[in-house]
Amino acid sequence: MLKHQETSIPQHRKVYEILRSHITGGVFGEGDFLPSENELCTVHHVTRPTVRKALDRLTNEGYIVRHQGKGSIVKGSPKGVGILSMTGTTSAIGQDNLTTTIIIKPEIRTWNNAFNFPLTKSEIESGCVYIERLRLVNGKPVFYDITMIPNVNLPRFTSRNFENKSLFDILRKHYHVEVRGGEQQLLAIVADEKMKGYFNVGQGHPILQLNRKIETNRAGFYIYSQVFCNTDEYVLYGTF
Amino acid sequence: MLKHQETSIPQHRKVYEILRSHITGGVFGEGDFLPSENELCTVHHVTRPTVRKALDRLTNEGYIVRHQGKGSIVKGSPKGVGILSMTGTTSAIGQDNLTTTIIIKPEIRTWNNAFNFPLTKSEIESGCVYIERLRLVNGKPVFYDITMIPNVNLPRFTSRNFENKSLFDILRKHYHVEVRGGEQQLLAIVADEKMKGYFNVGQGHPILQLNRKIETNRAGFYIYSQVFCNTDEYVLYGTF
DNA sequence: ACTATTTACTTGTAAATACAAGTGAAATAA
DNA sequence: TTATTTCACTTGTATTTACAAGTAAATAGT
Repeated sequence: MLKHQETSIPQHRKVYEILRSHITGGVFGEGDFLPSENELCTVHHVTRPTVRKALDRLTNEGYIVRHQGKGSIVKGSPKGVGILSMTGTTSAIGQDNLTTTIIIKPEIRTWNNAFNFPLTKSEIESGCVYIERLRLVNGKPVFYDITMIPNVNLPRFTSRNFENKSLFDILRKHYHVEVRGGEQQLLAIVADEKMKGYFNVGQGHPILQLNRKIETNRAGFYIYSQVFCNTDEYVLYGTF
Repeated sequence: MLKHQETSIPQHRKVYEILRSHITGGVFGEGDFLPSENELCTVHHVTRPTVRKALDRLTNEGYIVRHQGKGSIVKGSPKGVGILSMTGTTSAIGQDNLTTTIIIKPEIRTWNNAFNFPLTKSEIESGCVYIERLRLVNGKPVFYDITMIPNVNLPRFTSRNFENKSLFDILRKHYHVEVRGGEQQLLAIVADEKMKGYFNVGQGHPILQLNRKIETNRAGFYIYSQVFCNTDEYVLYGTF
Protein backbone atom coordinates (compact mmCIF):
# COMPACT_ATOMS: atom_id res chain seq x y z
CA MET A 1 0.00 0.00 0.00
CA LEU A 2 1.18 3.52 -0.72
CA LYS A 3 1.83 5.74 2.24
CA HIS A 4 0.46 9.18 1.48
CA GLN A 5 1.87 10.69 -1.62
CA GLU A 6 0.60 13.72 -3.48
CA THR A 7 -0.18 16.53 -1.10
CA SER A 8 0.34 15.35 2.47
CA ILE A 9 -3.29 16.15 3.23
CA PRO A 10 -4.34 13.68 5.92
CA GLN A 11 -6.48 10.78 4.77
CA HIS A 12 -9.18 11.42 7.36
CA ARG A 13 -9.46 14.94 6.05
CA LYS A 14 -9.85 13.74 2.46
CA VAL A 15 -12.58 11.35 3.47
CA TYR A 16 -14.25 14.14 5.44
CA GLU A 17 -14.11 16.51 2.48
CA ILE A 18 -15.55 13.93 0.12
CA LEU A 19 -18.42 12.95 2.39
CA ARG A 20 -19.11 16.58 3.22
CA SER A 21 -19.31 17.54 -0.43
CA HIS A 22 -21.59 14.58 -1.06
CA ILE A 23 -23.93 15.76 1.67
CA THR A 24 -23.94 19.41 0.66
CA GLY A 25 -24.07 18.38 -2.99
CA GLY A 26 -27.15 16.28 -2.52
CA VAL A 27 -25.66 12.85 -3.18
CA PHE A 28 -26.87 11.96 0.29
CA GLY A 29 -30.13 13.59 1.30
CA GLU A 30 -31.59 14.23 4.71
CA GLY A 31 -32.51 10.97 6.39
CA ASP A 32 -30.33 8.84 4.13
CA PHE A 33 -27.97 6.32 5.62
CA LEU A 34 -24.31 6.79 4.95
CA PRO A 35 -22.39 3.68 3.89
CA SER A 36 -21.23 1.73 6.91
CA GLU A 37 -17.82 2.45 8.34
CA ASN A 38 -16.42 -0.77 6.94
CA GLU A 39 -17.78 0.02 3.49
CA LEU A 40 -16.20 3.46 3.64
CA CYS A 41 -12.94 1.77 4.61
CA THR A 42 -12.83 -0.36 1.50
CA VAL A 43 -14.01 2.42 -0.77
CA HIS A 44 -11.43 4.94 0.41
CA HIS A 45 -8.67 2.45 1.17
CA VAL A 46 -8.25 3.45 4.78
CA THR A 47 -8.86 1.80 8.13
CA ARG A 48 -11.74 2.26 10.51
CA PRO A 49 -10.12 4.72 12.93
CA THR A 50 -9.39 6.95 9.97
CA VAL A 51 -12.95 6.74 8.70
CA ARG A 52 -14.24 7.32 12.20
CA LYS A 53 -12.17 10.48 12.52
CA ALA A 54 -13.83 11.84 9.40
CA LEU A 55 -17.25 10.85 10.73
CA ASP A 56 -16.42 12.42 14.10
CA ARG A 57 -15.92 15.76 12.42
CA LEU A 58 -19.08 15.44 10.36
CA THR A 59 -20.92 14.63 13.58
CA ASN A 60 -19.46 17.58 15.43
CA GLU A 61 -20.37 19.92 12.63
CA GLY A 62 -23.91 18.64 12.53
CA TYR A 63 -23.92 16.97 9.13
CA ILE A 64 -24.75 13.51 10.45
CA VAL A 65 -25.99 11.73 13.53
CA ARG A 66 -24.76 8.26 14.41
CA HIS A 67 -26.65 5.48 16.13
CA GLN A 68 -24.93 2.46 17.58
CA GLY A 69 -26.13 -0.67 15.88
CA LYS A 70 -27.93 1.20 13.08
CA GLY A 71 -25.65 3.48 11.18
CA SER A 72 -24.89 7.09 10.33
CA ILE A 73 -27.84 9.16 9.21
CA VAL A 74 -27.53 12.37 7.23
CA LYS A 75 -28.94 15.36 9.06
CA GLY A 76 -28.41 17.70 6.12
CA SER A 77 -26.31 20.79 5.73
CA PRO A 78 -26.31 22.48 9.12
CA LYS A 79 -28.37 25.55 8.36
CA GLY A 80 -27.51 27.37 11.53
CA VAL A 81 -23.83 26.93 10.96
CA GLY A 82 -24.50 30.06 9.03
CA ILE A 83 -24.26 33.48 10.46
CA LEU A 84 -24.26 32.55 14.10
CA SER A 85 -21.58 29.99 14.39
CA MET A 86 -19.44 29.61 11.32
CA THR A 87 -19.28 31.00 7.86
CA GLY A 88 -21.33 33.65 6.18
CA THR A 89 -24.80 34.72 5.31
CA THR A 90 -24.90 32.51 2.24
CA SER A 91 -25.00 29.26 4.13
CA ALA A 92 -27.31 30.75 6.74
CA ILE A 93 -30.14 31.20 4.32
CA GLY A 94 -29.49 28.63 1.66
CA GLN A 95 -28.14 29.95 -1.57
CA ASP A 96 -31.47 29.71 -3.39
CA ASN A 97 -33.15 33.02 -2.70
CA LEU A 98 -30.17 35.10 -1.73
CA THR A 99 -28.96 37.78 -4.13
CA THR A 100 -26.17 40.21 -3.53
CA THR A 101 -25.64 43.80 -4.51
CA ILE A 102 -22.13 45.14 -4.20
CA ILE A 103 -22.24 48.62 -2.73
CA ILE A 104 -18.52 49.18 -2.55
CA LYS A 105 -16.41 46.94 -4.78
CA PRO A 106 -13.33 45.34 -3.23
CA GLU A 107 -10.76 48.08 -2.84
CA ILE A 108 -7.53 48.52 -0.97
CA ARG A 109 -7.83 50.75 2.06
CA THR A 110 -5.79 51.77 5.05
CA TRP A 111 -7.21 50.91 8.44
CA ASN A 112 -6.47 51.45 12.11
CA ASN A 113 -9.10 49.28 13.71
CA ALA A 114 -11.89 46.92 12.74
CA PHE A 115 -15.24 47.26 14.50
CA ASN A 116 -13.81 47.53 18.01
CA PHE A 117 -11.37 44.71 17.37
CA PRO A 118 -7.76 45.86 17.77
CA LEU A 119 -5.34 45.25 14.90
CA THR A 120 -1.74 44.16 15.02
CA LYS A 121 0.97 46.40 13.65
CA SER A 122 1.44 43.95 10.82
CA GLU A 123 -2.25 44.11 9.88
CA ILE A 124 -2.28 47.91 9.90
CA GLU A 125 0.80 48.07 7.68
CA SER A 126 -0.67 45.63 5.16
CA GLY A 127 -3.83 47.62 4.68
CA CYS A 128 -7.07 45.82 3.89
CA VAL A 129 -9.48 44.84 1.19
CA TYR A 130 -12.74 46.61 1.91
CA ILE A 131 -16.12 45.42 0.66
CA GLU A 132 -19.66 46.59 1.31
CA ARG A 133 -22.55 44.43 0.23
CA LEU A 134 -26.32 44.40 0.49
CA ARG A 135 -27.88 40.93 0.61
CA LEU A 136 -31.45 40.44 -0.48
CA VAL A 137 -33.62 37.47 0.41
CA ASN A 138 -36.41 37.05 -2.12
CA GLY A 139 -35.75 40.56 -3.31
CA LYS A 140 -36.06 42.11 0.11
CA PRO A 141 -32.92 43.68 1.64
CA VAL A 142 -32.12 41.80 4.84
CA PHE A 143 -28.37 42.00 5.40
CA TYR A 144 -25.98 44.87 4.96
CA ASP A 145 -22.41 43.88 5.63
CA ILE A 146 -18.95 45.39 5.66
CA THR A 147 -16.02 43.02 5.30
CA MET A 148 -12.38 43.86 5.83
CA ILE A 149 -9.63 41.41 4.93
CA PRO A 150 -5.90 42.01 5.46
CA ASN A 151 -4.27 42.65 2.09
CA VAL A 152 -1.67 39.90 2.20
CA ASN A 153 -1.02 37.14 -0.29
CA LEU A 154 -4.39 37.27 -2.05
CA PRO A 155 -3.47 37.67 -5.73
CA ARG A 156 -6.19 39.04 -8.04
CA PHE A 157 -8.57 39.19 -5.12
CA THR A 158 -9.99 42.64 -5.78
CA SER A 159 -10.75 41.80 -9.37
CA ARG A 160 -12.92 38.81 -8.56
CA ASN A 161 -16.65 38.78 -8.93
CA PHE A 162 -18.50 38.52 -5.65
CA GLU A 163 -22.05 38.80 -6.96
CA ASN A 164 -24.14 35.97 -5.58
CA LYS A 165 -21.08 34.15 -4.37
CA SER A 166 -20.02 33.25 -0.91
CA LEU A 167 -16.93 35.13 0.10
CA PHE A 168 -15.85 32.23 2.24
CA ASP A 169 -16.22 29.75 -0.59
CA ILE A 170 -13.96 31.92 -2.76
CA LEU A 171 -11.37 32.15 -0.01
CA ARG A 172 -11.61 28.41 0.52
CA LYS A 173 -11.37 27.36 -3.10
CA HIS A 174 -8.93 29.87 -4.55
CA TYR A 175 -6.74 30.76 -1.59
CA HIS A 176 -7.04 27.73 0.68
CA VAL A 177 -8.20 29.96 3.50
CA GLU A 178 -10.53 28.10 5.80
CA VAL A 179 -12.61 29.48 8.60
CA ARG A 180 -11.63 27.95 11.90
CA GLY A 181 -13.82 29.90 14.30
CA GLY A 182 -13.93 33.36 15.74
CA GLU A 183 -15.52 35.76 18.12
CA GLN A 184 -18.47 38.04 17.75
CA GLN A 185 -20.44 40.74 19.45
CA LEU A 186 -24.17 41.05 19.08
CA LEU A 187 -26.30 44.05 19.82
CA ALA A 188 -29.57 45.68 18.93
CA ILE A 189 -29.52 49.19 17.53
CA VAL A 190 -31.93 51.52 15.77
CA ALA A 191 -31.50 52.15 12.08
CA ASP A 192 -29.52 55.24 11.18
CA GLU A 193 -30.15 57.24 8.02
CA LYS A 194 -28.04 54.98 5.83
CA MET A 195 -29.74 51.82 7.12
CA LYS A 196 -33.18 53.37 6.66
CA GLY A 197 -32.32 53.80 3.02
CA TYR A 198 -30.83 50.39 2.46
CA PHE A 199 -33.56 48.46 4.27
CA ASN A 200 -36.38 50.82 3.31
CA VAL A 201 -37.60 51.12 6.88
CA GLY A 202 -38.89 54.02 8.98
CA GLN A 203 -37.58 55.98 11.90
CA GLY A 204 -36.57 54.00 14.98
CA HIS A 205 -36.55 50.63 13.27
CA PRO A 206 -34.64 47.98 15.29
CA ILE A 207 -31.62 46.41 13.63
CA LEU A 208 -29.47 43.48 14.71
CA GLN A 209 -25.76 44.22 14.55
CA LEU A 210 -22.93 41.69 14.54
CA ASN A 211 -19.24 42.50 14.80
CA ARG A 212 -17.12 39.49 14.00
CA LYS A 213 -13.47 38.59 14.08
CA ILE A 214 -13.01 35.38 12.17
CA GLU A 215 -10.05 33.05 12.60
CA THR A 216 -8.64 31.10 9.67
CA ASN A 217 -6.20 28.28 9.12
CA ARG A 218 -3.56 30.89 8.25
CA ALA A 219 -1.89 31.86 11.49
CA GLY A 220 -2.49 35.51 12.26
CA PHE A 221 -4.86 35.96 9.33
CA TYR A 222 -8.22 37.24 10.52
CA ILE A 223 -11.25 38.39 8.62
CA TYR A 224 -13.27 41.22 10.11
CA SER A 225 -16.92 41.60 9.37
CA GLN A 226 -19.77 43.81 10.45
CA VAL A 227 -23.28 42.70 9.61
CA PHE A 228 -26.53 44.60 10.03
CA CYS A 229 -29.75 42.58 9.83
CA ASN A 230 -33.32 43.63 9.43
CA THR A 231 -35.05 40.83 11.34
CA ASP A 232 -38.54 42.01 10.46
CA GLU A 233 -39.34 39.09 8.20
CA TYR A 234 -36.27 36.91 8.37
CA VAL A 235 -34.93 36.17 11.83
CA LEU A 236 -31.47 34.80 12.26
CA TYR A 237 -31.56 31.10 12.86
CA GLY A 238 -28.76 28.95 14.16
CA THR A 239 -27.92 25.66 15.81
CA PHE A 240 -25.25 25.11 18.39
CA MET B 1 -5.43 -4.41 34.06
CA LEU B 2 -9.08 -3.96 34.90
CA LYS B 3 -11.44 -3.52 32.00
CA HIS B 4 -13.90 -0.76 32.84
CA GLN B 5 -15.77 -1.45 36.00
CA GLU B 6 -17.96 0.93 37.95
CA THR B 7 -20.21 2.85 35.67
CA SER B 8 -19.40 1.97 32.07
CA ILE B 9 -18.63 5.62 31.44
CA PRO B 10 -15.98 5.64 28.69
CA GLN B 11 -12.43 6.34 29.79
CA HIS B 12 -11.96 9.15 27.29
CA ARG B 13 -15.02 10.84 28.74
CA LYS B 14 -13.68 10.55 32.28
CA VAL B 15 -10.38 12.08 31.25
CA TYR B 16 -12.26 14.82 29.42
CA GLU B 17 -14.40 15.58 32.49
CA ILE B 18 -11.39 15.72 34.78
CA LEU B 19 -9.37 17.99 32.53
CA ARG B 20 -12.39 20.17 31.85
CA SER B 21 -13.08 20.62 35.55
CA HIS B 22 -9.42 21.42 36.12
CA ILE B 23 -9.58 24.14 33.49
CA THR B 24 -12.87 25.65 34.64
CA GLY B 25 -11.79 25.19 38.26
CA GLY B 26 -8.58 27.13 37.77
CA VAL B 27 -6.08 24.32 38.27
CA PHE B 28 -4.86 25.19 34.78
CA GLY B 29 -5.01 28.86 33.94
CA GLU B 30 -5.05 30.59 30.58
CA GLY B 31 -1.76 30.11 28.79
CA ASP B 32 -0.68 27.18 30.93
CA PHE B 33 0.59 24.04 29.29
CA LEU B 34 -1.36 20.88 29.89
CA PRO B 35 0.70 17.81 30.78
CA SER B 36 1.92 16.07 27.64
CA GLU B 37 -0.19 13.32 26.16
CA ASN B 38 2.18 10.67 27.42
CA GLU B 39 2.11 12.10 30.92
CA LEU B 40 -1.67 12.10 30.88
CA CYS B 41 -1.52 8.47 29.77
CA THR B 42 0.46 7.39 32.80
CA VAL B 43 -1.54 9.54 35.21
CA HIS B 44 -4.92 8.26 34.05
CA HIS B 45 -3.81 4.74 33.15
CA VAL B 46 -5.00 4.89 29.56
CA THR B 47 -3.33 4.88 26.18
CA ARG B 48 -2.62 7.77 23.88
CA PRO B 49 -5.60 7.36 21.53
CA THR B 50 -7.86 7.57 24.58
CA VAL B 51 -6.14 10.69 25.89
CA ARG B 52 -6.21 12.21 22.43
CA LYS B 53 -9.95 11.66 22.18
CA ALA B 54 -10.42 13.62 25.39
CA LEU B 55 -8.13 16.38 24.10
CA ASP B 56 -9.97 16.39 20.77
CA ARG B 57 -13.17 17.27 22.57
CA LEU B 58 -11.51 19.94 24.68
CA THR B 59 -10.09 21.38 21.48
CA ASN B 60 -13.44 21.35 19.72
CA GLU B 61 -15.10 23.07 22.64
CA GLY B 62 -12.45 25.73 22.77
CA TYR B 63 -10.85 24.92 26.10
CA ILE B 64 -7.40 24.28 24.67
CA VAL B 65 -5.35 24.77 21.54
CA ARG B 66 -2.72 22.28 20.48
CA HIS B 67 0.55 22.90 18.69
CA GLN B 68 2.53 20.15 17.10
CA GLY B 69 5.90 19.85 18.73
CA LYS B 70 5.04 22.16 21.60
CA GLY B 71 2.05 20.97 23.56
CA SER B 72 -1.52 21.73 24.53
CA ILE B 73 -2.14 25.23 25.79
CA VAL B 74 -5.13 26.20 27.89
CA LYS B 75 -7.31 28.80 26.21
CA GLY B 76 -9.56 29.18 29.25
CA SER B 77 -13.24 28.55 29.71
CA PRO B 78 -14.83 29.41 26.39
CA LYS B 79 -16.59 32.63 27.29
CA GLY B 80 -18.87 32.63 24.33
CA VAL B 81 -20.07 29.19 25.14
CA GLY B 82 -22.47 31.35 27.03
CA ILE B 83 -25.58 32.74 25.58
CA LEU B 84 -24.73 32.31 21.95
CA SER B 85 -23.61 28.78 21.65
CA MET B 86 -24.24 26.66 24.68
CA THR B 87 -25.50 27.12 28.17
CA GLY B 88 -26.93 30.16 29.87
CA THR B 89 -26.37 33.77 30.72
CA THR B 90 -24.37 32.90 33.79
CA SER B 91 -21.42 31.50 31.90
CA ALA B 92 -21.74 34.22 29.29
CA ILE B 93 -20.92 36.98 31.69
CA GLY B 94 -18.94 35.24 34.35
CA GLN B 95 -20.67 34.64 37.61
CA ASP B 96 -18.99 37.55 39.37
CA ASN B 97 -21.18 40.54 38.77
CA LEU B 98 -24.39 38.80 37.78
CA THR B 99 -27.31 38.91 40.18
CA THR B 100 -30.73 37.48 39.58
CA THR B 101 -34.19 38.62 40.55
CA ILE B 102 -36.96 36.06 40.26
CA ILE B 103 -40.01 37.70 38.77
CA ILE B 104 -42.16 34.59 38.60
CA LYS B 105 -41.08 31.73 40.84
CA PRO B 106 -41.01 28.25 39.32
CA GLU B 107 -44.62 27.15 38.91
CA ILE B 108 -46.43 24.45 37.02
CA ARG B 109 -48.30 25.71 33.98
CA THR B 110 -50.11 24.33 31.00
CA TRP B 111 -48.69 25.21 27.60
CA ASN B 112 -49.47 24.77 23.95
CA ASN B 113 -46.35 26.16 22.36
CA ALA B 114 -43.02 27.61 23.32
CA PHE B 115 -41.83 30.76 21.56
CA ASN B 116 -42.69 29.60 18.03
CA PHE B 117 -41.24 26.14 18.69
CA PRO B 118 -43.89 23.43 18.30
CA LEU B 119 -44.42 21.00 21.18
CA THR B 120 -45.03 17.28 21.07
CA LYS B 121 -48.27 15.83 22.44
CA SER B 122 -46.27 14.36 25.28
CA GLU B 123 -44.77 17.72 26.20
CA ILE B 124 -48.17 19.44 26.18
CA GLU B 125 -49.70 16.77 28.40
CA SER B 126 -46.86 17.01 30.91
CA GLY B 127 -47.23 20.72 31.40
CA CYS B 128 -44.20 22.82 32.18
CA VAL B 129 -42.26 24.55 34.88
CA TYR B 130 -42.40 28.26 34.15
CA ILE B 131 -39.84 30.77 35.40
CA GLU B 132 -39.31 34.46 34.73
CA ARG B 133 -36.10 36.10 35.82
CA LEU B 134 -34.40 39.46 35.54
CA ARG B 135 -30.61 39.33 35.45
CA LEU B 136 -28.58 42.32 36.53
CA VAL B 137 -24.95 42.94 35.63
CA ASN B 138 -23.32 45.25 38.15
CA GLY B 139 -26.76 46.24 39.36
CA LYS B 140 -28.02 47.18 35.91
CA PRO B 141 -30.83 45.07 34.39
CA VAL B 142 -29.49 43.50 31.20
CA PHE B 143 -31.32 40.23 30.64
CA TYR B 144 -34.96 39.37 31.08
CA ASP B 145 -35.64 35.71 30.42
CA ILE B 146 -38.53 33.28 30.39
CA THR B 147 -37.71 29.59 30.76
CA MET B 148 -40.08 26.70 30.24
CA ILE B 149 -39.10 23.15 31.15
CA PRO B 150 -41.30 20.08 30.63
CA ASN B 151 -42.61 18.91 34.00
CA VAL B 152 -41.32 15.36 33.89
CA ASN B 153 -39.14 13.57 36.41
CA LEU B 154 -37.74 16.64 38.16
CA PRO B 155 -38.53 16.01 41.83
CA ARG B 156 -38.56 19.05 44.14
CA PHE B 157 -37.63 21.26 41.22
CA THR B 158 -40.11 24.06 41.86
CA SER B 159 -38.99 24.39 45.48
CA ARG B 160 -35.36 24.97 44.65
CA ASN B 161 -33.68 28.33 45.04
CA PHE B 162 -32.61 29.85 41.76
CA GLU B 163 -31.30 33.17 43.04
CA ASN B 164 -27.83 33.79 41.66
CA LYS B 165 -27.54 30.22 40.47
CA SER B 166 -27.19 28.84 37.01
CA LEU B 167 -30.27 26.92 36.01
CA PHE B 168 -28.13 24.65 33.87
CA ASP B 169 -25.76 23.89 36.71
CA ILE B 170 -28.70 22.83 38.88
CA LEU B 171 -30.04 20.60 36.13
CA ARG B 172 -26.60 19.14 35.61
CA LYS B 173 -25.76 18.47 39.23
CA HIS B 174 -29.10 17.42 40.68
CA TYR B 175 -30.85 15.84 37.71
CA HIS B 176 -28.01 14.76 35.46
CA VAL B 177 -29.46 16.78 32.63
CA GLU B 178 -26.74 18.02 30.32
CA VAL B 179 -27.06 20.48 27.52
CA ARG B 180 -26.11 18.95 24.20
CA GLY B 181 -26.90 21.74 21.79
CA GLY B 182 -29.94 23.38 20.35
CA GLU B 183 -31.40 25.86 17.95
CA GLN B 184 -32.12 29.52 18.31
CA GLN B 185 -33.66 32.50 16.61
CA LEU B 186 -32.28 35.99 16.96
CA LEU B 187 -34.04 39.22 16.22
CA ALA B 188 -34.05 42.88 17.10
CA ILE B 189 -37.24 44.40 18.50
CA VAL B 190 -38.24 47.61 20.23
CA ALA B 191 -39.02 47.51 23.93
CA ASP B 192 -42.67 47.11 24.83
CA GLU B 193 -44.20 48.59 27.98
CA LYS B 194 -43.07 45.69 30.17
CA MET B 195 -39.51 45.81 28.89
CA LYS B 196 -39.38 49.57 29.35
CA GLY B 197 -40.15 49.01 33.00
CA TYR B 198 -37.74 46.17 33.55
CA PHE B 199 -34.82 47.74 31.74
CA ASN B 200 -35.69 51.33 32.69
CA VAL B 201 -35.40 52.56 29.12
CA GLY B 202 -37.41 54.96 27.03
CA GLN B 203 -39.76 54.64 24.08
CA GLY B 204 -38.42 52.86 21.02
CA HIS B 205 -35.39 51.35 22.72
CA PRO B 206 -33.88 48.46 20.72
CA ILE B 207 -33.82 45.06 22.40
CA LEU B 208 -32.14 41.84 21.33
CA GLN B 209 -34.44 38.83 21.49
CA LEU B 210 -33.44 35.17 21.51
CA ASN B 211 -35.79 32.22 21.26
CA ARG B 212 -34.04 28.99 22.07
CA LYS B 213 -34.85 25.32 22.01
CA ILE B 214 -32.16 23.48 23.92
CA GLU B 215 -31.40 19.79 23.51
CA THR B 216 -30.28 17.67 26.45
CA ASN B 217 -28.85 14.22 27.01
CA ARG B 218 -32.35 13.03 27.88
CA ALA B 219 -33.96 11.94 24.65
CA GLY B 220 -36.97 14.10 23.86
CA PHE B 221 -36.31 16.43 26.79
CA TYR B 222 -35.96 20.01 25.57
CA ILE B 223 -35.66 23.26 27.47
CA TYR B 224 -37.29 26.32 25.97
CA SER B 225 -36.01 29.74 26.71
CA GLN B 226 -36.73 33.30 25.61
CA VAL B 227 -34.19 35.96 26.44
CA PHE B 228 -34.45 39.71 26.00
CA CYS B 229 -31.23 41.69 26.22
CA ASN B 230 -30.59 45.37 26.60
CA THR B 231 -27.33 45.68 24.70
CA ASP B 232 -26.82 49.34 25.56
CA GLU B 233 -23.85 48.77 27.84
CA TYR B 234 -23.26 45.05 27.68
CA VAL B 235 -23.19 43.52 24.23
CA LEU B 236 -23.50 39.80 23.78
CA TYR B 237 -20.14 38.24 23.20
CA GLY B 238 -19.46 34.78 21.91
CA THR B 239 -16.91 32.57 20.26
CA PHE B 240 -17.60 29.91 17.68
C1' DA C 1 -49.48 -17.99 14.40
C1' DC C 2 -46.68 -16.25 17.87
C1' DT C 3 -42.58 -15.88 20.82
C1' DA C 4 -37.91 -16.38 21.99
C1' DT C 5 -33.34 -16.99 20.30
C1' DT C 6 -29.82 -16.77 17.28
C1' DT C 7 -27.15 -14.42 13.96
C1' DA C 8 -25.24 -10.96 11.26
C1' DC C 9 -24.82 -6.63 10.88
C1' DT C 10 -23.96 -1.81 12.83
C1' DT C 11 -21.29 1.76 15.80
C1' DG C 12 -18.52 2.36 20.37
C1' DT C 13 -14.42 1.67 23.07
C1' DA C 14 -9.62 0.56 23.84
C1' DA C 15 -5.01 -1.02 23.38
C1' DA C 16 -0.46 -1.65 21.20
C1' DT C 17 2.51 -0.11 17.68
C1' DA C 18 4.85 2.66 14.30
C1' DC C 19 6.38 6.48 12.05
C1' DA C 20 5.95 11.57 10.51
C1' DA C 21 6.67 16.22 11.63
C1' DG C 22 7.27 20.42 14.37
C1' DT C 23 9.91 22.58 18.38
C1' DG C 24 13.55 23.96 21.10
C1' DA C 25 17.46 23.20 23.74
C1' DA C 26 21.78 20.99 24.14
C1' DA C 27 25.83 19.36 21.95
C1' DT C 28 29.01 20.09 18.38
C1' DA C 29 31.73 22.11 14.70
C1' DA C 30 33.31 26.22 12.44
C1' DT D 1 31.94 33.25 20.04
C1' DT D 2 28.90 31.90 16.60
C1' DA D 3 26.53 29.03 13.58
C1' DT D 4 25.14 24.43 12.72
C1' DT D 5 23.75 19.95 13.82
C1' DT D 6 21.95 16.65 16.72
C1' DC D 7 18.75 14.92 19.90
C1' DA D 8 14.98 14.54 22.92
C1' DC D 9 10.45 15.73 23.32
C1' DT D 10 6.11 17.23 21.65
C1' DT D 11 1.68 16.43 18.80
C1' DG D 12 -0.15 14.34 14.15
C1' DT D 13 -1.32 10.39 11.37
C1' DA D 14 -2.34 5.61 10.48
C1' DT D 15 -2.68 0.65 10.99
C1' DT D 16 -3.92 -3.53 13.28
C1' DT D 17 -6.42 -6.04 16.52
C1' DA D 18 -9.96 -7.05 19.80
C1' DC D 19 -14.04 -6.90 22.09
C1' DA D 20 -18.47 -4.48 23.78
C1' DA D 21 -23.02 -3.17 22.77
C1' DG D 22 -27.07 -1.81 20.16
C1' DT D 23 -30.24 -3.14 16.16
C1' DA D 24 -32.97 -5.79 13.23
C1' DA D 25 -33.97 -9.57 10.56
C1' DA D 26 -33.82 -14.52 10.11
C1' DT D 27 -34.55 -18.71 12.49
C1' DA D 28 -36.05 -22.16 15.70
C1' DG D 29 -39.15 -23.55 19.19
C1' DT D 30 -43.60 -23.53 21.21
